[in-house]
Amino acid sequence: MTKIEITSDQERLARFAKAMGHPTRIAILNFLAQRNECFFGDIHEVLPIAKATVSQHLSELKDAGLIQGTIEPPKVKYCINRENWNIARQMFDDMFGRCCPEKKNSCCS
Amino acid sequence: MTKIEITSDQERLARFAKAMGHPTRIAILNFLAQRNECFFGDIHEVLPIAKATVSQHLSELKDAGLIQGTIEPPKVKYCINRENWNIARQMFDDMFGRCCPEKKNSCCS
DNA sequence: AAAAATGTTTGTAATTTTGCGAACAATTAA
DNA sequence: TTAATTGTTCGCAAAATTACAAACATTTTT
Repeated sequence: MTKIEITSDQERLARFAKAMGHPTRIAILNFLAQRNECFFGDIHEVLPIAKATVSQHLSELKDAGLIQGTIEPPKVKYCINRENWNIARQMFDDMFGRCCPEKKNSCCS
Repeated sequence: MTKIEITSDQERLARFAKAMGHPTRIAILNFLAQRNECFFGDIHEVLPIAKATVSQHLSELKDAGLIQGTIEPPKVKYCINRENWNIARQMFDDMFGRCCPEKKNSCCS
């Protein structure tokens, strides 16, 4: 009867997850995680989609806080946002750690 | 010029992430992770949304493989899908580990 | 058999997401 | 100044998501 309320942490984790919820965006994150600096063109060059679409995906990752962009005229440099990256990592880790620890079966059938 | 192609692993990770990309579904996963067994009613009882909507969210989590449901007439028991849960955990871990390891700053500005 | 309990499915509406081409803005090169 | 380069933004269309009430199907209880 007592409703739980969704916490801001749960909303934040969902936000990170949602941003990661598209194959292209996972590919972009992997790509960025592999190099120190990276311009829009480098990313676009490597993806089989229109630049407008790439730009959109980058915006979503940026809005979610997973990456950051810096204007370096006439280019734009993108990179992982370390701070939020680690926060996200920690949140996912906590989430997954709440069930099914290493060798045990503390929940689930 | 050489386009990368999105791997099936990237698609799988994105699938997991997408399923986790909604506050209500994060709440459901947390709820399930806290107990051994759990019926639909227990979940619905605790969420402030219509049962049809709860059912939909559960379907998405199930289709993504993160949970599983068992019919126990006239109830339905849900629980975390341990096997896929651990696969997802590992995939997220690998992903996050590709950048910004512990104390170092191997990528990013 | 009829009524109650438990969830799923269907139908609908509003919103969001995804993707693209074309138009734009800003800086750099000719 | 003009043309080229680099990305973002706009406008549009198709598809997917989110949410709910109502209708259903199943099993259990009366």
